[in-house]
Amino acid sequence: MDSRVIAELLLHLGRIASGDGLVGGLTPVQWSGLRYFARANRFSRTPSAFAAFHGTTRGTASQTIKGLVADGYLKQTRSKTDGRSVRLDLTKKARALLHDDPIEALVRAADALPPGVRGSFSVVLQRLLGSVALQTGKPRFGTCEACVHFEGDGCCQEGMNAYACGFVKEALTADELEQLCINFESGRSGPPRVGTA
Amino acid sequence: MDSRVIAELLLHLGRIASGDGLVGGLTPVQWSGLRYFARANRFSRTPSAFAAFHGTTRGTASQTIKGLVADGYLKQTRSKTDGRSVRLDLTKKARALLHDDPIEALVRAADALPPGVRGSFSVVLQRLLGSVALQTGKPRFGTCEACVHFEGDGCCQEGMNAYACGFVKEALTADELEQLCINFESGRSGPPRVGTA
DNA sequence: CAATATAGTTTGGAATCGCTATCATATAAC
DNA sequence: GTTATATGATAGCGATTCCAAACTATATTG
Repeated sequence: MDSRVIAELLLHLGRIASGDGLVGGLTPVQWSGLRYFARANRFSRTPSAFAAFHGTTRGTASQTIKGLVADGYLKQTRSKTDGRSVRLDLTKKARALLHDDPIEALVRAADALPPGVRGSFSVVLQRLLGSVALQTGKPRFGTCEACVHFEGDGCCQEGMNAYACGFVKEALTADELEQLCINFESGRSGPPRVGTA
Repeated sequence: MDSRVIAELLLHLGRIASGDGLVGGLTPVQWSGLRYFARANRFSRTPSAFAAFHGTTRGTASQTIKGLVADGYLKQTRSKTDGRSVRLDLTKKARALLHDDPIEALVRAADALPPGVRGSFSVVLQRLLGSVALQTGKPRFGTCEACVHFEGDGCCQEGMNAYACGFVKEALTADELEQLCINFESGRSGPPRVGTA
């Protein structure tokens, strides 16, 4: 009974925190896209990955992205290793706009929490997200920190790159360790990747 | 920086937890309405209160309600004291349907949390909600527990009703103390009882 | 090289959702 | 009684969002 209250609170908070109509000329879905491409690492800044993250189809995701590119918020570059693939990067204009994100009210509210509370709250949120993703069969997305593909501990290399991803077999910079990745796979307890849904 | 991650997590969780399309024949907004009328007390089960809660206009709320009434999920009754006012009550059909609520996945996820964590998580959620509502100028909604209009402590009455609301000047049953009210006004020290972080 | 799979785009259509009126009725104020 | 205010219902309109299916182009596999 208490759990239901929590679930309803979560939805309600999400609803009133994200403005309904367009803010700063962007629709809610476009804002969602902008936030995704600001948080995702270079392997995950593709239309398909965004579609998977957002729980929609590639066609729909493509439309959203098209609008953002047309408005100068995203820049497309084709991959050199795979001619089909497209990577999307935020422009300066986009980074500037993110300062007027309609969810700023929620950000400020979270910022007013005591640091300890904020940390544990975040952990619980991620746990809930993992549980829901598992139940609905949606991909998880996560950071290197708890990923099974993460290699290197940054303390025993003399060269430039102390970190790497064993899945894409590439080196990682320190910044990238905190970015979202579509290839994330939970350290141990998580089930292996399920084919395709 | 961490606060932004929390805000995005909240929105994302809300998005993937509530199914996109219709589930059980109801649209997302209709589900939202059904949940509201299941949680609101008798003073708040009106179209206007739902509109305020949901952050929309009375016209839009009226449409949502019309659909729910037409489908036999809500029953309308006019108030005897105020002929304009309409109260809406869930039918048995609606209460049965609520067992198939699309947010059940999230409810189960919350239910899997340790009780202590669940409690403090809920408190933080309410605090965030209050903060966001304050910043966006939206009404708060809350339960008698922390309301300034709440009267009686249920321990010094010999009659039938130990609780009352000083705003509408009516007696309250024990059940109603936990229901949402549009007339909620924060008592004094912000958040209700806090467990342990 | 042929067949299949994957990445991304485009099109057409549908549905939801929301707002701004406007109207009807009821209460409250003067 | 007359006016003002509040609640609720309804109609019309626009916009967003989404999906399924068809299509192009590149990779991979046999």
